Amino acid sequence: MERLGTQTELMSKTTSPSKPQTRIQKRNIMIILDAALEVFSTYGFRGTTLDQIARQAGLSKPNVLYYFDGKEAIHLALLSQLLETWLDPLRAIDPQGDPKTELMRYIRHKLQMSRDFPRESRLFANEIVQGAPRMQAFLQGDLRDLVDEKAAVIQAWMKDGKLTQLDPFHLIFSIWALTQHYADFEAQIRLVRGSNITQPHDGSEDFLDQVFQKLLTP
Amino acid sequence: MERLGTQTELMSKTTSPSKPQTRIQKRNIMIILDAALEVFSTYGFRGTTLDQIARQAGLSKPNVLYYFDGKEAIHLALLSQLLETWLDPLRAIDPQGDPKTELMRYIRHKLQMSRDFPRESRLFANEIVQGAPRMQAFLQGDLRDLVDEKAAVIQAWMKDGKLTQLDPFHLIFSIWALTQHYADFEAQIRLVRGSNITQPHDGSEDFLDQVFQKLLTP
DNA sequence: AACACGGTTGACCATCTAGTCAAGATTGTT
DNA sequence: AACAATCTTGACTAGATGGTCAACCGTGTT
Repeated sequence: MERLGTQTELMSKTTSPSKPQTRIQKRNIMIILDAALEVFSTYGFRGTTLDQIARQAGLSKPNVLYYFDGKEAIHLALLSQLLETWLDPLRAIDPQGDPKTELMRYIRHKLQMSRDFPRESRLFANEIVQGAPRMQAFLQGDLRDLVDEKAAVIQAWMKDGKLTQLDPFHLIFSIWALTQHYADFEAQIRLVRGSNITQPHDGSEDFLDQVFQKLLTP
Repeated sequence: MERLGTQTELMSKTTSPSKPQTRIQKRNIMIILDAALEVFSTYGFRGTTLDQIARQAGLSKPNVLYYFDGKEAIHLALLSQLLETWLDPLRAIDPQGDPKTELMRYIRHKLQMSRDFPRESRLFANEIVQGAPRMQAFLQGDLRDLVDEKAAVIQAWMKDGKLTQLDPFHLIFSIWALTQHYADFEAQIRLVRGSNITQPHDGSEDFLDQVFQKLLTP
């Protein structure tokens, strides 16, 4: 009897399908998610309190809980929202395109995301550094399949002599490491460079361009 | 009367100078720090509880607090212990040595540290991702000075045509990013590679060797 | 053996935090 | 205007957590 749709009444909260959302709902859910992203990305999951999120959102705590089933649910909403867009740049690598062009585009795209969405990047980083307890399924599912697929593409390109022979998995990891570093370790860069620099990202695009251009050219 | 040595009785706790440590003290402090490193590096500062540390150490909570003034003090002890060794590899870069040899040695050293001390690396990463609240002084002090100094050395090497012309700061950051990635994002690598791999570090040394050899050669 | 000091702990406390609830305010619809 | 649905919140609870304390145990020294 209670087999299907066990959380019918929660439909309007965290679950995505069929949402007859009010204007107010739409607005407040956005406000809460934005506030939560700000706080979660700075303090991690356990380091974040509902009061912090509520304060940042300019709402009362019970009001936040009116829209989400709990702290975990907010975090989950942010994460799944993020994961959708996270795969896109990698997915966009075209096996038919020019190898170096495709990879350079991917790198630039990744760097841009780390520049434009540093909070999302740090939310991700916080999760991974702490063992990815809430992302296992994603990492060994969708992401893994996609990485395997694109690694094969890159491998083929290399065999054709169009790119330097490298381990394609390590190449992908190195792209992740180098691009995300500017968002995830922004505090370090900012403090180490001090007043010599305004934006931690300054010069990063030129640098990565130079690095991978040189690296990938056989 | 109580002016000097306000914390005479605490001498044996967190403060470093003059410690007439007992065997038991030495042993338990080590046990606690090791346990705390394990927990802090996995759950971050706020995500860690004293009970967790105590359990991991096999001691009671009051007993842990007998040796350290509190959670913060344990964390601080770990951090300052870490920072001492963190600078060494960079410091070891010899301006008189062969440029490429020196840098390759630094890279290998850094990678080795990320392989041998992943918990320390993640402790560091946790702090930085969350804005480095407890490391500002170190980052904009000792580390910054050292980075400035070595960047100048590298710059000079490049001007002499002994290395590819690159932004030396970004070069240093890229070394950090690539080496630490294997420790800090180990969970990601492990899950994405799945059973294809036993150690996330597999092949990383060869890969980085290849990358920087190619990158640095003019 | 007996003493002093170092080491250990169960029980406890104050505070913080996720989450509840019932009552009240606001909004949209007729 | 009046009604119902949505929205908001002050006051509260249960449990977790950092930290304390007084009493007790163990060890080395004389």
